[in-house]
Amino acid sequence: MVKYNATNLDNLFHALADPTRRSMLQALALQNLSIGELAEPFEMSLTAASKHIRVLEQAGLINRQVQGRNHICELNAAPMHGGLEWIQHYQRFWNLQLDTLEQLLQKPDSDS
Amino acid sequence: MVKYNATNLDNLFHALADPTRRSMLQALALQNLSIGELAEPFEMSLTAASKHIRVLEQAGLINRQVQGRNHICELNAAPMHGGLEWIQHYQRFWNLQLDTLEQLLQKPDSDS
DNA sequence: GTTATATTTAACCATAAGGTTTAATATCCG
DNA sequence: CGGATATTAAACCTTATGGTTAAATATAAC
Repeated sequence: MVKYNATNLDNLFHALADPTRRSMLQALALQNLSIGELAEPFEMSLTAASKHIRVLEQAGLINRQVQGRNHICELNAAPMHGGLEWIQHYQRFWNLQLDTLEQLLQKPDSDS
Repeated sequence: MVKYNATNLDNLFHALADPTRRSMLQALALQNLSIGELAEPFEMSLTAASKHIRVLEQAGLINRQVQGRNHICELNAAPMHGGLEWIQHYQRFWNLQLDTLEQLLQKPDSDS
């Protein structure tokens, strides 16, 4: 049973807060990739990319399968579920605000 | 027109990656609060809380309304929309995995 | 067995983050 | 005006983050 406690959300959102890491997840949404393949598109050292991958791994967003000298990374989106749910609690607020905006647009002179 | 570019997502997810800040947003979901009121529940200095509030503000999640010496903070959930959409692109992956799990549970001996 | 490939570890650096305390600023109130 | 209240700014500290290069480890391949 996976719990979505504060630490999980900390790790999840921290992992998602970096564009390199988000980009890596997008690549893994298409296919599994080795460390080297995952790192290749980025203009940074393999070591730096490897650290990003570890952050994703620690957030549970990547599973690693060692095949000889290759480490194959697989996307595990499950931890995002907690993040999605957390954000969804606020959805009514931006819907509300959009509603208010609509109202204003429908009677643009009511306040002037 | 608000764009959900990398920087916005960086700021959003970074803002959400801290439990104090998430807790502040939850408080603001109930009512608008001054800096002091927002800071009160946390065991840290006002200055520290004030810095967290600024991070939320820079992510666009809080609007500040200065009323005399009080600064009233209001939740602005709109920037979460981009984050929600980003995560939702991955929803099919954890749904897929749950489906796979269900299949495994339905025929638990098929692989042994 | 030696060499090439894939990845990690170690050591290091600069900057960001999260916290503190003390001082400054702005506003309200008597 | 002078004192209390609300908030920020400045200076500082410690640890985390994101990056580097060079060395170590493990496996593959000749």
